[in-house]
Amino acid sequence: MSGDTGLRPATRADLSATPLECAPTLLGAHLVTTIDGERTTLRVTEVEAYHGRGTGDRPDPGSHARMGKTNRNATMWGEPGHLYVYLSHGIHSCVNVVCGPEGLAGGVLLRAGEIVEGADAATRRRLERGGVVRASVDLARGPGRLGDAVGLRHPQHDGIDAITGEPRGGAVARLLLPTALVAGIATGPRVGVAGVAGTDAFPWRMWIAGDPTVSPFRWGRGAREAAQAGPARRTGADAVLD
DNA sequence: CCCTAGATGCAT
DNA sequence: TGCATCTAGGGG
Repeated sequence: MSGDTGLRPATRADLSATPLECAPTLLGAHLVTTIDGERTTLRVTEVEAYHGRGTGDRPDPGSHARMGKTNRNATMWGEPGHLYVYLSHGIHSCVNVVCGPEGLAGGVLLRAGEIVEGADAATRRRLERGGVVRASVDLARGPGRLGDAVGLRHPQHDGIDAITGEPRGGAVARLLLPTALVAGIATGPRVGVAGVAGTDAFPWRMWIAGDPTVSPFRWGRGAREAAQAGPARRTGADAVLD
């Protein structure tokens, strides 16, 4: 079994490796946000890695960075440890931790987590944005809900520094990493990502196996096509690494 | 330009 | 399944 690992403040060096390498180290991490004096702590339970051209050993067709630098995704090219906050479907603000060296695009999407402090504030933020809260495990279950719960929004908080904790847009964010890799990390295809390369080439979703706050798997366009050609997958899980 | 599709969530 | 509603790419 896994003993409780400790936590320590993240450094830029911790996040200067490729997103795929950084992703598992972010499971169990804490993202602490303070907005209008209200503090919320998120324990990260599910992530996805996204590379840019030139990062890692192959191009990533699912990444916002795949077509090069734009106004929207510029934060992905910046220093590691900042947060890339983007608008999804014109509605949801989703949060990535920028990874890899400055000048090379990359990030790890925080897909789900457990609110371990500030559940009242997180609940209110979600309700204010038109969400519904049925159970506390659902507060940050899914990237859109997670963004609402921690209070980070596009565009005002895009690029906020989670290493120094420098305020941006009225918010402060800090990232704490586990001192050891958490046990029971499951891997599988990313959710909702279309792409000609399909599922099997990019099992870049990672989560803490069995954790109730992990978001439900949903077939993406590319994932469905790939699955039809290969073995059936119901849960999206490829493997559990201990 | 206009159309489509998207790293989503929610009601129907 | 459709909608909310913003960004970006691809095709006229």
